Parts: sequence; structure tokens; C-alpha cells
Amino acid sequence: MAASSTNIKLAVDAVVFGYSKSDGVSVLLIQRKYAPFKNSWALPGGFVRQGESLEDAVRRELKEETGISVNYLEQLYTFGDPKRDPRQHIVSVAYFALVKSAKYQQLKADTDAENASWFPINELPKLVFDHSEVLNTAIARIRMKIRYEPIGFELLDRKFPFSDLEHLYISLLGRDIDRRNFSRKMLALNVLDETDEMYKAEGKGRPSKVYKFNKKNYEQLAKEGINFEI
Amino acid sequence: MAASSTNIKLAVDAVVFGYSKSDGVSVLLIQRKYAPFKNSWALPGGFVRQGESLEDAVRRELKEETGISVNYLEQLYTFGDPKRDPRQHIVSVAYFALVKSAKYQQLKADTDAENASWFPINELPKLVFDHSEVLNTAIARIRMKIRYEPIGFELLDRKFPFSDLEHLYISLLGRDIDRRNFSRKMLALNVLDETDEMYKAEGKGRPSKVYKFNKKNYEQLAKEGINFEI
DNA sequence: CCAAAAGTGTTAGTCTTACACCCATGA
DNA sequence: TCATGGGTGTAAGACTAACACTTTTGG
Repeated sequence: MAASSTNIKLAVDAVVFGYSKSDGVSVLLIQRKYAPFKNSWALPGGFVRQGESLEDAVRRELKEETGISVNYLEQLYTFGDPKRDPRQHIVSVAYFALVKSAKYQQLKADTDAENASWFPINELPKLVFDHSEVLNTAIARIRMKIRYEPIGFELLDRKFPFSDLEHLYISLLGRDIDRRNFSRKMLALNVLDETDEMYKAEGKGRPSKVYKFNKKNYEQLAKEGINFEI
Repeated sequence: MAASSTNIKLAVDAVVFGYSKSDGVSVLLIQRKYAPFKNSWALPGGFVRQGESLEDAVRRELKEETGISVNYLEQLYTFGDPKRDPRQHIVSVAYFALVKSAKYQQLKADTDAENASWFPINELPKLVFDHSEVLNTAIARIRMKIRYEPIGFELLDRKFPFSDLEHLYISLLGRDIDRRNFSRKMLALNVLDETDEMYKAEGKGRPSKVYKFNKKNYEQLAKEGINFEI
């Protein structure tokens, strides 16, 4: 009589952030293929399998639902309100992920998703269940995190014009920053190596220096922790 | 054939911190009454019930196993390694809790625990499963957290001599702090109101002023977030 | 009067913030 | 030559960190 349907189910959800010059910081969402809330937008995610680690479950679901591979993955928060899913008691461990070159990774939905698409963080649709709360938690986390870890690099290519980094911060924080103070402080971290390449934007303007990201110093820094007020 | 024993089980564990003048910052542990690892020390915790929120489950287990009521409860991290428990795949959501007046709350073990006891954070016993990892995560969290939230107050009585606050920080950080800088910075937060009482320690020494904690200003501050480097 | 703990100020150095002009390019 | 975005320095103020002597009490 102890039917397995009376057990709590365990799921994972992922908030995947990407950056592109044109759209700024965006989040990857899927359109649900099945009820409940068929065709509504949701975070990618699904049930954890027996014997599978939480992180493996997230990566598997992301592959299945969006075709994407993430570059950085960190646990965000576990949402356990028994009423968060109308069907049954489902506890979801939410993850926070960053991908490089958001616009150039091919999105291909299949299994449980009708469609997968990027939404800029200030043009988000209504989401199913408590997914808006999850997403807001993730946005709060990334905004906080960027102040004490140079995670911006996880969203950019290995080489990038300095202005990309600046635009990423502006988009993420949703406000202007002082270019002079920002560049001084960023360069002082010693995680950027200047290259001899230049980047010419389409349109007018002086070409900008291309930097590459010094992985070794970055890992050192990530361990120590930084204080990066902007 | 899909026996319910093949499902992932969901548990909660709690790392409860308390402070006393004599022992500094301590953690509440229980001695297991049943196998596996009967008589070994462990974090209090247990399975989440159908329809029960995670936080309710933590509070219930703490009551059952230790008789204690916590003052502050915050989610820490979810531990999901399928091999963390030798019996089966059990995912545990760990919580981080603070209690006032650790030494004066009556500990009474019953249900699943042989015994419950406080251990100073630098004299911890070996723990079962991955509980040492959970505990280390919690210690890292509280050490970090104390730098940007005045959570020290959650561990002290409503009124306390200033030196208690200082000793709490020393015990938690495991190193000496500069008394002059500490008190200047702490008082500048405006969350301490001076009372007209004095506290006479046993033994020698000048009596110290007794402060009380301004809840209103504290809540304001907690919202804004502080930067409290020591 | 000695030992122990509480209370209190100043200074140098570092970090943060605010602010404006020149440069290289394409149209 | 104009419009656009890139690149760079300086000065005032705030905060941090380092440091020692005086006060009050009990023994």
C-alpha cells in the first residue's frame, strides 16, 4: 500500500547564463512540450535518477533539453515547498551555470522541450511553478558573486576586447559603471594578458585592444577570494 | 517491480552553532542509537516527510533528537553524492542554525539519538558519512557570513557585555582581533544600544558595560548588507 | 600596589570615488 | 571634419590597520 507515488521526488533545475554583445546577459529557457503548463516557458531541468549525482543530472538534462554544454556549474539553492508543484511533492535542487559564447552554441531541443531560447535578463517571460523565484535567486546570486569573483571570464571567449567585459558588467548590474575605475581595478587583478591583436567593431570608433584571460592567475585568485567593488 | 526502495530518499541535516563564554563557539552533535554506525557522532537530522517543508523537517528533527529550538535557520548546501550513505542513495539538504545561550538550553535526546552534546569547533570528533564535510562547509559559511552580516547577535542573549561579542568573534575566526578597531567598527553599525547596567565578571578586572541589541536597526542593516572586515 | 580586563585616539597608508580630455577610426 | 567609442591620470575623501596608555576592579 506504500505506493511509490507517495514518495517525495527529487529534481534539478538549471539557470544558465550567457552573454552576447547584442543582447547582454541572457538566460536559457525551454518551452514545455507536455502538461502541466504545456507550451509555457520554464527552466531546463528534470528528475534525478537513482545513483546519479546532482551535477550529472543537471548536465544530462541540459544536453537533452537544450543541447548545451556549460562551462561553469554551481549549486544555487534547494526549493522544497511541498506545494511548489501542483502534481506532487517535488523538491528541486537549482543550479547556476555559465556558458561561453551564448549566441554561437547551437540550441537543439528534443526530449521534453518544444523549444529552447535565450531571454535577456530584463525581458523575461512568465515562468511555470516557482521558476521565477528560482531565476530571481540566481540573478541575485550572480550580481553578488561578480563582486568577489571575476566570473565574467566564464561568460566570454578566451580572447575578447576589453569593452566586452565592461558591457557584460553593465548588463549584469543593470547600471552604468565608471569606465576608468573599472579598467584600472580589473587590470590590477592581474588576470588579463594583453595580446597584440586589435578588435575592430563594426561601425565607427577606435579599435580596442584584445585581451586574453590568464587562467593560472585566475585560479589562484579564485582560491584566495577577491573584493571587487565597482 | 519498481519497489519504493529504489527511489532516492530525501533527508535534512542541521549544523547548529551555539556560543558560551567558557567554550566559545560549539556545534551540537548527537550520538546515533541505531546502525549503521551505532554510537558514532553525527549531525542531527533525518528524513523529510511527504508534504513537509524542508525547514519544518529540520525543526522537527532538532526537537526530536535534541530538544532544542533554534533562533536562526538558513539553508546551507545540498549533498547529493549517491555514495554518501552506504545503504542507499540519500540526498541531504543541510541547514545552518544559530541558537542563543547554548549552555542553558536543556538537551534531551530521545527518538533516534542516544545522546546529544556540544563540541567546541576546534575539538570535533570524527563524524559518520560525509558529516565532517557538511560541518566544514558550515564553518566556512559562518566565518564568511560574519564578515557581512552581524549574525553574532543571533548567538548572544538580548543583553550582553561587549566582551562577549568580542570573544565570540575571536573564537569563531580562531585568531586574535584588535579590540580597538573591533569596537569602533561594531559600534559604528548602530545596532548596539548601551544600557545603564554593568557586568562584573567573576575574578578581577574592570566591569564592562552591558549592551543590548537594537533589533530594528539590525533588520534594516541585514537587508542592506554590510561590509564588516575585521 | 599588583594583576587583570575594559576603555579609548591618532596616524600612515591604502582604496574608493568622482571627474574630463585626447586618440583612432569610419562615414 | 564629425561622430563614435577607446584609452588614460589625478586629487579628495573614506576606510583600514597598526599601535599603547589609562581606568576600574579584586586580591
